[in-house]
Amino acid sequence: MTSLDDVARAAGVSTATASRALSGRGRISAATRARVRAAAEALGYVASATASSLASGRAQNIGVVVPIMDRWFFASVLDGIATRLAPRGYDLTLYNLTDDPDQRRRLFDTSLRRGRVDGVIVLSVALTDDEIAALGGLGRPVLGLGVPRGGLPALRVDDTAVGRAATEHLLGLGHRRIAHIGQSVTTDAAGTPGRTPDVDIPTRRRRGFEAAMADAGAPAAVFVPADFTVAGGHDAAARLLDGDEPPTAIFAASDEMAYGVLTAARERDVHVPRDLSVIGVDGHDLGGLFELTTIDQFPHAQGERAAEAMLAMLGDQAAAGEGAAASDADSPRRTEASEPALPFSLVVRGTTAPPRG
Amino acid sequence: MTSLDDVARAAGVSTATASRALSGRGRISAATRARVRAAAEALGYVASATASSLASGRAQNIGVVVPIMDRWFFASVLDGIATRLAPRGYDLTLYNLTDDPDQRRRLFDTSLRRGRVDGVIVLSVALTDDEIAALGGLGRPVLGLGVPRGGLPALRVDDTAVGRAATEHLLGLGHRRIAHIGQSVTTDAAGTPGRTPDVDIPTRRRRGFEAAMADAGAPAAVFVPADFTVAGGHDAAARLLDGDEPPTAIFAASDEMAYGVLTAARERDVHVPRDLSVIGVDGHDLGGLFELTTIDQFPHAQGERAAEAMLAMLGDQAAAGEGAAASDADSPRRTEASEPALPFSLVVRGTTAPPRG
DNA sequence: CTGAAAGCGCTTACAG
DNA sequence: CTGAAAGCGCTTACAG
Repeated sequence: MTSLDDVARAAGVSTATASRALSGRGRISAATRARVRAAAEALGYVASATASSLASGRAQNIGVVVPIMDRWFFASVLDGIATRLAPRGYDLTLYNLTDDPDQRRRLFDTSLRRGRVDGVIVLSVALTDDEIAALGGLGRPVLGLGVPRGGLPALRVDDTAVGRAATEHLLGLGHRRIAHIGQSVTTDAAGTPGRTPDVDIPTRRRRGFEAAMADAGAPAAVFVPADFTVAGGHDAAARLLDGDEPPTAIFAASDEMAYGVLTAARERDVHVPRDLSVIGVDGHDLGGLFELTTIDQFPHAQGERAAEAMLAMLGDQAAAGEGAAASDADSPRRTEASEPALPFSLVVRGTTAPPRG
Repeated sequence: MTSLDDVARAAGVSTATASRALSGRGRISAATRARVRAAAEALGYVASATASSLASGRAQNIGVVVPIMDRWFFASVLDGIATRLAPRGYDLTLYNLTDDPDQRRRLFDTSLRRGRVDGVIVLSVALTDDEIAALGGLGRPVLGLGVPRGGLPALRVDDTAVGRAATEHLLGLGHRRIAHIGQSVTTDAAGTPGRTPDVDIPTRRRRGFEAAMADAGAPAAVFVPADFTVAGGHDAAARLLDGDEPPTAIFAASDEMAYGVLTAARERDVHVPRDLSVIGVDGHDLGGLFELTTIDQFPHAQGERAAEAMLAMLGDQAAAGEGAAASDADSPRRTEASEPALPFSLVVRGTTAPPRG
């Protein structure tokens, strides 16, 4: 491995000058810079990330905490983040958040604290208060995406509005007997019971559903708790469809749950959308295949936005260190955590239609 | 941030001793070790990864090169890798391989060479010779998974056997007019034309298909090139079904392509499996929803295996450095790159049946 | 088993 | 604009 000293020697300058020429920090004459860069190029020099990090305190690396990364939604967000980080020269290290308490503790108490990352983006629906506190104690920018509100600067879609939009689409078609399949939130992903109500995504979608139903004077809104999976959606729909008064429309809290609903309907020869309308949430990439009506929340774009926001937070931090020039209140680069809610959009396809009769 | 010096001071030992006590390297009295660990615990000490890496040369970090991470298959492999790395204390940094030549060059010539990773796992179907050479020049273990053969130690399934197994399942049901939808390989993912034939996955699956057809004395095997996507499968199937002699069975080179085939069939009122049998490859998580018959290749397990193999390669390297005690030939930890092929398994569901009549 | 010292390869005040 | 020097926070021969 050729080192910076090799480059400096080849260019006939000191190591310090070589460093400045290559990094662009500090004043350097154009001639010297060119000479050093040529030498670096000729020698195939690449700066050691660890040495550079240790000396500068900048890791040029963002940590991303993800639960279940083989779920399309998270993979898509991840891809969005990576898309924006790479061109800025930042690496992305992945931290998988499982349900295993020991593993979680190790993640928050050790892995994230090893100084390997400049900031952390957390994509998780369920964190304990201790975990949020641990993130705060990192002394680095932390940004949530899709995390419960409170405790963490975060980017989020207005999930109450999402629930309302989905429900109003069905109401607008003339449905009255509408059921919502969502996640029961008496326990979180880690099995920790008793989270504050009304703060997380499933709960907010449900609130939006209930509010829309109430506003429309529709009969008691039916809610069925289920896992956020195809199987969860399937089983919940089966119960509904086999019940006394099956709904004419189902609002599933995710597209994958909606796929399960479609399967349950097919098994029972309940025709969609003639006998049953179905709407999901996410904008899953296979939604077109199923002709699924959904609320797209653009996960890839969410990832891109999160990456941009993180980069801005790091920039702010750097700027703050540089002096008082940039006043925080008016700075265009100020933390985007207080940004307007992320966009979502109703995509009407073939699984929703007016009820029969 | 509390440093190792703080811990050493608190425990009343030298920094060197504190380091040994915490890392477990070198001989330490049990009493000293306990004292140091207690101090570290009390102070909430976590070693700086960058300092440790710089001093030891071990990054405790594996780089994973992935194309399109929001494709289920890759996300699943990635999850498998992460699953095995975390408990061993290794971080995982993600390198996204796009089709942009500049970005690719930067990845191989710079990012991967910054000394941030101890080894690299490459999940990609298409690398140029230059890129393979760059990986070789890293001076660190590199392991391919699903990469073309040659040039890189790699774990792989026997894709010729996969193609054969899928085809033989259809032949066994009595089909003779079978079409295969796969990827044309005159150009690779980067648009680089002219790769060596017979080395990559799509080509090998196709060879298996052709061999099985020939062995069975079946008429000229029909091959239709397409993208490895739902849309690709759909369009290719549309052409086949609208042709003069539509096949009675289609073997799609991926489950997502098979979904496209199913859609094309449905659009034409071609009933599956009565009028058309369909088989895919992968073991996609939504396969059950479509009742899709497939060749499962257990991507999550592939990721786990790849991680284990990489860890073994790193272990070997360390062992080699320790002396001649472990002879390479008999070592149980020797590189697993030459391991038996990865397993796959036929999963028969509802989309395949004997042809009519 | 333990400690003093050098070193990993950069970056960055501090002088000039 | 450039250089000498200290330092980032660990690890690891080398002695003892």
